[in-house]
Amino acid sequence: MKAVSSKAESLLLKPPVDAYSESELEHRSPAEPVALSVDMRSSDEDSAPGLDDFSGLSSYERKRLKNIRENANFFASLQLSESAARLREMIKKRQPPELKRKRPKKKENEIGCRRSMRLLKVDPLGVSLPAALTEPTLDEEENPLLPPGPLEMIPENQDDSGELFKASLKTWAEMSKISSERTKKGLSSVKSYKANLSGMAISEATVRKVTRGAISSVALHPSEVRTLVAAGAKSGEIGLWDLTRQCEDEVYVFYPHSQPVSCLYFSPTNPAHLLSLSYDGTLRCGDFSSAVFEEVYRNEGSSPSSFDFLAEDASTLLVGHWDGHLSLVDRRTPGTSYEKLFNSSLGKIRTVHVHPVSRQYFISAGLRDVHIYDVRCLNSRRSQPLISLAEHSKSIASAYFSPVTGNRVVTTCADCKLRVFDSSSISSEIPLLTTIRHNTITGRWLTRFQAVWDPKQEDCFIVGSMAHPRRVEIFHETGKTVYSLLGECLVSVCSLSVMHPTRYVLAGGNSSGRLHVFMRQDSF
DNA sequence: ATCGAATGTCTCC
DNA sequence: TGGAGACCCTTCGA
Repeated sequence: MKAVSSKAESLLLKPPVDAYSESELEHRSPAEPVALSVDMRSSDEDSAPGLDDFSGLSSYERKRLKNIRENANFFASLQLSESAARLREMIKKRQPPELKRKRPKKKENEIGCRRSMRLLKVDPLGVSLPAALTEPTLDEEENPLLPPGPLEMIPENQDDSGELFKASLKTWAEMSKISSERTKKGLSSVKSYKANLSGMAISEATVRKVTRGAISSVALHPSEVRTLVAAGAKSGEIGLWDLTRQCEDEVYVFYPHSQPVSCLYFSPTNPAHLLSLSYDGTLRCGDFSSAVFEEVYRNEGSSPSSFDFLAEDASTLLVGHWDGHLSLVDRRTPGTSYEKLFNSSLGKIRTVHVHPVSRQYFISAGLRDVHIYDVRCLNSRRSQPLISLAEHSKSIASAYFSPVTGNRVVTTCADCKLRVFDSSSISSEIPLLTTIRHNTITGRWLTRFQAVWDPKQEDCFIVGSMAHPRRVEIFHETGKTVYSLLGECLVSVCSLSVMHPTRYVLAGGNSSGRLHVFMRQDSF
């Protein structure tokens, strides 16, 4: 059905070439296919001459008109206009023009109105609309596809009974129970680190398309024995790829969100939980043991862009939103209970990250600013940041504390610079230590780069690159390139990458839904 | 303030 | 086989 529709769409745009003779093709003006699609709708009552009226025309014209009419009949018999209309409806529903609606929403916020006039059932001109007209569109706008509450974890790409998937789920739930008690070293010598990195390789077997849309978030399961990668996509999909399972069906695709999945983490306390945040306003927890995407948080009014675990036990979460406000989510209270902390007038929040040691501190990166806040000092009206990290001249893609001590911050900025700050003393000043020139102009189609620390190497971070041949770069905090991961199988820009917390496994996602995994041969 | 161009990769024909 | 079009909604510069 889907294939037929898309075929129909392409036919609409481009009439079949074989309907014309070769000589006609040469004379045909580019505008004619358009005219044809108009003819098709009203072939009976339009003013085009019938076959009988062809007497005054050249044989070429006659043949041409005959072809047009035959084509029109052919198209009419296919009922293409109906199919196309249905198709357009489907596309509209699948990917609602949310983002076009965003701009007017900004203005609504300025006047203190969080909801559109349509949602308030008020006509823009001030005339109230009949309820019958506004009711059906309400649900559409609230959430085009997904109902609130838990969603079953059913792969979209599996045709069989799902036995294979059930087996995978069981494995993932089991392996999540085995705690990885390997002592956190945090810092090995750069030399031995480099040696370990050089053992990492990519192969055809470790590159796989896992989502339809561009990857907007990546997460690696912390298991020491199996390699499980999760990718969130702009289309709202989540792809799960188990590289340890050596069979054809090792990729599973889910639709827990209707808009881009902006942030994705396995729970640090229970890695059988995959938490996903989306612009659709929801934060969900995919649970391998119950095979459900629970709804942890919902706020349809804003686009949540990033979250982090506030408490070490993952019971409370900090959620940053595009419009600049922050929410505190307590997972122990059921339903959607949350507290809106404050509304920053300073603009959008792209990432939030909690300090790994002093968990009352968190860093937010926005369009213009990078701020460190104390969560205890936040109030519902206006909260002043403790410190601002200056120097950034363009929009900031991310800011992260170093993984073990939090003594460093790495930021990725659109001004083509990666910056490392010294955050060892938060109460006073955050001096800039290093500036690294790095092409961050990914353009319109590619997900922006975000430099992230290697969780097992306190002084090194990972970032995608535009350089040829395509690579993922690992920098030391001093700005030196420690290593570049490349290989024949990496032929596109890996915008987002994550490193495994204990093993030498790195997963990078690109903007066409492909995951690229670098790993040591003994690491499979 | 507003608007158009540009960026890379994949898929389809 | 290669080239057009889709993707997407940012950023810069006119």
